[in-house]
Parts: sequence; C-alpha cells; structure tokens
Amino acid sequence: MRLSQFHLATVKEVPADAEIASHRLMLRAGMIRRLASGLYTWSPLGLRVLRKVERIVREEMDRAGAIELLMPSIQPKELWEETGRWEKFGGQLLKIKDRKQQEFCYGPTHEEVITDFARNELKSYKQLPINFYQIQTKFRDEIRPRFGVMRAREFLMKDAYSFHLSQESLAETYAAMYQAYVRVFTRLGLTFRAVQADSGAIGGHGSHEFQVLADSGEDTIAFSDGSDYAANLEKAEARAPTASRPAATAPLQKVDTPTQKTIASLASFLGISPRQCLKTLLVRGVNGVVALCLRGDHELNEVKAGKLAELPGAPVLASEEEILAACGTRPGFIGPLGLPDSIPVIVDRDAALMADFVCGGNTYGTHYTGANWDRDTRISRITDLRNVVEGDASPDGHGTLHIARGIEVGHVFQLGQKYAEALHATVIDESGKAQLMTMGCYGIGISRIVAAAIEQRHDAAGIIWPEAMTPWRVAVCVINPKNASAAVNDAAEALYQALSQRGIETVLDDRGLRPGNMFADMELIGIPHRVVVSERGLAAGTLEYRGREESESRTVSQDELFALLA
RNA sequence: CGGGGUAUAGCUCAGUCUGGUAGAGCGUUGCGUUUGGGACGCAAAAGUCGGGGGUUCGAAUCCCUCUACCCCGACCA
Repeated sequence: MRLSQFHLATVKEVPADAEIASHRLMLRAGMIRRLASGLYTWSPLGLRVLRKVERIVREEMDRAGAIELLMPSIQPKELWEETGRWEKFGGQLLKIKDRKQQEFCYGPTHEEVITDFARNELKSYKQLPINFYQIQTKFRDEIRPRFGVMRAREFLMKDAYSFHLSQESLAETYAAMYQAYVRVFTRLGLTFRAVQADSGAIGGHGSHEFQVLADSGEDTIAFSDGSDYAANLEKAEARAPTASRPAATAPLQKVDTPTQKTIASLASFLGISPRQCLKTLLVRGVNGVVALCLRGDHELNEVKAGKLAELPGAPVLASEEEILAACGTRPGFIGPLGLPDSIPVIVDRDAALMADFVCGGNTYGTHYTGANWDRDTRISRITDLRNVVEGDASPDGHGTLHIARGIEVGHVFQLGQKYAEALHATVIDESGKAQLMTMGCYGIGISRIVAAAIEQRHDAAGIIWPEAMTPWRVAVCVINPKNASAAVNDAAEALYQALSQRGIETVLDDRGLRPGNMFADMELIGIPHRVVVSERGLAAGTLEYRGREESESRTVSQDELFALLA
C-alpha cells in the first residue's frame, strides 16, 4: 500500500472522556470513529486489523472442524418467545418493529436462530456431532457503553454452536474448541489465561473464559503459581482451611463504638486487625432476612452467595427498615449474637475458625469483643462465601493464588439441552426414537480483541502490534521524497516492490511529510518494522532499520533486512 | 433506574457567573522559507454557539422545554 493512496487519519487530540489507552490510541490512530453511543465506524486502517483477527479465528475454527454459516442479525420475536428470553433477556435486547408492526430484535446472540436451524436441518443421529459457526455483528443495548469498542453496543463476534446426542460427544467438541481458542490467542500473540468460569443461571457442566491479561480489565481472575489452576474470581474456590478453631479465652464484653460503622474504622478504633472482626451482612432470603458472616478482611462472593438455598438468587442487601425490624439495629452494628432463631446464620469457612472476635452488638453504637462461636452464638451452616485473595492457597492444593485483571475475549460453554428442549430440537437415534440434542456454544469477541491487544501492548508513542494483527508489517519511509534525488525515490519504490513480492505486507510512506511527522505516525499506528530510505543511506548502500520496540535504529543491508523479516 | 455534567469552527477547548462586534490551539487552503523526530512566516476559508419556546432595546450568556453525549452510583455494614 502506498500511503499517498490510502486514507490515514491520525489525530493529535482526543476527547477528554476517552479514558483507557486502547480507546485513546484507536481514536488517535484513526482506527475508529464514533457515530453514536457504543457505535463505531471502522476506518480502512482499523478494518485491516479487524480482518486479521477475523481471519485467524476463521482458520482455527475451520481447522477444528467447525462449519461456517451466516445467520440474520435481525430475529423474529416469536422465536425468542419460544425460549422465554423475549422478556427474560432484559433491556439489553434491542426490539424493533417493521412496517406491519411485527416485532423483531437485533440479535445479541444466536442460540434461538441456530437451534431453529438445527431442528429443521438435523434429522438423524448420523448427522451428529456437528458444529456451526458464524462471524456476525451483534447488538446489546448496554446500560453504559464505554471504553470504545471494548464495551460497545454493536460489536463483531464469532459464535459457534455444536450439537450432540451425548455428553461425551459434547465434551470432545468442547475440548477441541478449547484447544482452538488456545491456538487463536497464541497466534495473535497475546498474553492470556483460560480460566474456569461460573456457568451462571443456565447451568451446564463446564465453562471457561479466555482472558487477556491487562490492568484495565473489567474482570478479576485468580491463578496459581504452582499449577494450571486459573478461575474467574466469581468462581474461584477459597480452599477449606486445615487449621482448627482455637479455644475461646476472652470473656464476652460489650463496648461502645459510637461512630464505628465500618470494619476499617472499628479495627483502628479498637487497635486490632480487621481479621479479628466479624463482618455480618443481612440479605433478603427466601423467608425473611439471612445473615452472612465473613472475616473482616474478606469480601462476599455474590455468585457463591447467590447459589445458597436460603437466598432467592443474587444477594440483595436488606434495607435499613428490614434490618431494624429483624434485629433492632442499623447497618454497621449487626452481629450474629442474639439474632432471632428465624434468621439463618451462614458463616464462611474462614470466619467459622475465628475465636475471641469482634462483631456488631445489635444495638446502635455497640460491638462485642471476645465473642466466640458455639459459646456465645450459633452457626446454621458453614460454607465458602468469600472472594479469594492474593496469597490464598490454590484450591487444587498446588501453589499460591495470585490476582490479576483480565479482559474477557472468549468463552466456551457446555450448554446442555436448555435450548433444544425449549425449541424441541430432536434427531432420530439408532433405535428410531426422537432424542433431544445436547449443545455447546463458543464465542470470541473479535472487535474486543483489537482493543484488548492494544491495552496489553502500547507505549507512550502508540500501539505496538503483534505481527499477526498489524495492519502492515513493514513501513518504508522516504526522507523528503519531493526534493530527494530520483535515486532515493527509485530505491524506496524498489524496496517496496521487493518486500511486497516476498509476501511481506509493506506500506510505503510516500506522503512527503517531514520525518518527525512520518515517524510519529508509524509509531502511533504500531507498525513493527520501519525502514528509512534517504540520500545518506543510499550513498553508503545501506538501509536504516528500527524495530517498534527498539530505542535506536541500526544500519542493515537489504539482504539483512530480508533475513530479519523472514 | 437515580444523581451529576457537557453540547460554541473539521478536532480539542476558552468565552456563560456579571447579557452588548464569535475566540484560541491544532487541522484545512494558498504563497514563501524550510526538510532526519510532530518546522516557521504571511494570508485565507471555516460557526443556524445542539433544537424549540420565552424574557429583553439586545441572548452563546438569563428562564422553560426537548434531544444527544459523557461521568458516577445501584447500597460489602
């Protein structure tokens, strides 16, 4: 590509509300332009990168035996009513009407459509297993779109859906998809982790997320330094403590804590560590409120709590009125001692090992010190309720957990029969009977990968593309082409041709900008290799090369350059 | 959904409190000087001040209203 024939549109300034590096750099490099909230145009430059990612994903899906198709982005209401998701999906579902007032949605995902396709197309067990995928634009009406294409409303996604007659067959395809994803992210040159994920309300047997590690990530993941164990924080199990509870030694005493409503203020007021305090949360349960107890330095894991039989779903903290009615005090002074028997006291495994602890006094402005389980108060149930923290033992018994931030770019999921059941997707088995199919689904956020890669790989000058994603591998920069001798321009042109003929994607910067502008642009848009052609070098018969991550350029011959790029 | 903020030149933003000639930087166009790390000079084009309504002799500025966009929050005791 000759840049003089391209539309490169870098800018110096970006809106103050572009907060994260990838968003700012994509705007500055001119990869995307915002059309409306959560909607972006991909410029020619941005599209080159997006297509690179798409291509690698497509190649690896094909290699893993998935078959590409393309479903409509607009989907009829009736299909979504069959699975009950027309109502259940919530505000993220963009609903639209046609001229006849028929209702549709812009597809946020395609389980309904693919299952409808499968129930019509697949008749016999002999057609299974089969795995269909598409690369399609999706729309989710996010509450708060932000960070550019990272959390946009319209985005490009690869989604695959596999169909099986047995769990074993599903497990095989699941494993193949997992391996395909490992290949995709490895080829893209990204630092990532495959982590165990919570399979959510849908149920199912297995789920892994592929997380690109980046400090700005919206997800928190835990991984072991002594094994392959890695899990989303939501899912990560806090290993059962092996120690036993120390004996009670302190007498139970009530102390005045007039303003100490938080663990932090309580601990500093009493001169103790937060881990000697007990945190008691009152949440809405199936029948009245439920008390959840954690060590003061731990945090409630909402996913774990949401699975408790005593709770109707994700935990919702009780209101001040409910708390006053249930235990006669206000937030900040709640404790398990003396709670009515009707309130279950569910205690985290680590909190259950506390002795001589501090907890709320259940009257305004007081706490107990020297409190002890059994002696002073009851426990209804002991379970894992907390988020793991840095330094916890890995739940598989090998190594120590570390916490990192990640950007979810892929998700593989054993769906089971939820959609097949709702849509009656069956095939005839060997004995001639209709059998519900079992499904898996596998997503990759193509457009999000572009942002995630930049998030992981950039410096003060701009983007640093991995070779697999870069719009061009090499930039040939001509110094002062308008006034240089014909020999300089000819040499640049010849080098550009030679590189292109070797199959190396090359961009020739023949715009005639001043060198500083040209170099800054090439660094901003992240081209991995830069070659400068000038009078100076031409006289010596050499080229000047600089890698994107190198701080100094070096002199090379043309052959050395080709070897470098081979 | 609740709270807050913003909307002025292609872009990034001043100007609004205290009503009186529409501003800057960057970018763009032209001319000239420059030419190895975001050059310099001169000249120029470019704005229904988000839309509508009101107050006023006079509104970017005050009031009402609508729209769009952004941020924070949705309760960890």
